[in-house]
Amino acid sequence: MTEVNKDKGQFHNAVTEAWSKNWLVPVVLLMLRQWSSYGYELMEKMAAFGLTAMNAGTFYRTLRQMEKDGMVNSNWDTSEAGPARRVYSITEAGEAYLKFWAESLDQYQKMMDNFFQLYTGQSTQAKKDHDL
Amino acid sequence: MTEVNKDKGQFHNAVTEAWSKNWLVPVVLLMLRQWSSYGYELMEKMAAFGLTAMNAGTFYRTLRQMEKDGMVNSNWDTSEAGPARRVYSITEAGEAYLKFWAESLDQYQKMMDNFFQLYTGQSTQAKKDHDL
DNA sequence: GCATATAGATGTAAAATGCATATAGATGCT
DNA sequence: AGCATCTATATGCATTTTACATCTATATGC
Repeated sequence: MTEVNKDKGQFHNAVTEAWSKNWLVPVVLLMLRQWSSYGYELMEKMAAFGLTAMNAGTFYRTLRQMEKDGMVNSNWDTSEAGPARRVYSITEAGEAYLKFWAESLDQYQKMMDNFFQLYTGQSTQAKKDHDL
Repeated sequence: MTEVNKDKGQFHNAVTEAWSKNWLVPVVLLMLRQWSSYGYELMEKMAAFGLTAMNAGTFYRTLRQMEKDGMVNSNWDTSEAGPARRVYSITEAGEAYLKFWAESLDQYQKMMDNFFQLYTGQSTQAKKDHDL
């Protein structure tokens, strides 16, 4: 991946890692809702989404945990060349979790607005309007 | 606090707790930037901000850790009636962390937009416009 | 034959966390 | 005085989470 973030200061890793951790499960579910996929490919897609913090071992274990929690199920795919792939698909419980998460974003946006109003006196809305 | 969230389903606690954890440090710093304060009072203010998930023991330990990290410093205040209070003040390093966090929100907003566009085809912007 | 890329899993130690509990000053009540 | 309660902070311990290194295994390129 890129090396450009190295100049963003001492806090960059701490902040992005905290976010990545929370977004890992919902973003994986979001990707699996579009196409079933396997760990290695999902990791690459996560990076494209902006989530790079987690190491491979923890990532694979998280996928297995999501299966234990009933959010996804998996099957081995040996039809392609190379090592076998464990292909995950989203379940109804996974869809339900994703739905709840998306609905919760509203409340989260309000928290971000509160934060920004206290920090700068500007709402994130004003900030976003500026970007448009 | 309110009990209204009990009807929001099985995922509510998991989601809000994950968020609360990430926002704990920046929101504490934000409060200390306005007025120096102590753990017990900060906990009450956090609840008003919408962050209720963490238990007291972990909260106090987090404050001590923030002091070790140089984001805040503390002094005992015995001038008031009742048990002594450890009063925290934000440091320059704490201000710097807060600044970085606030700047990172921009990038975070984009991630939320990406998420919502994939989920519903609507951006969070469109969602917010509807709320206005 | 050997290095490398792909693909996934696990052992283990360190770190974070929740829960219960401890300490202690002040207040209210009987 | 005795006791419960509120305020305020801290810690011991078990559990959970996480990172890091390592391992297995298939296939490709040289």
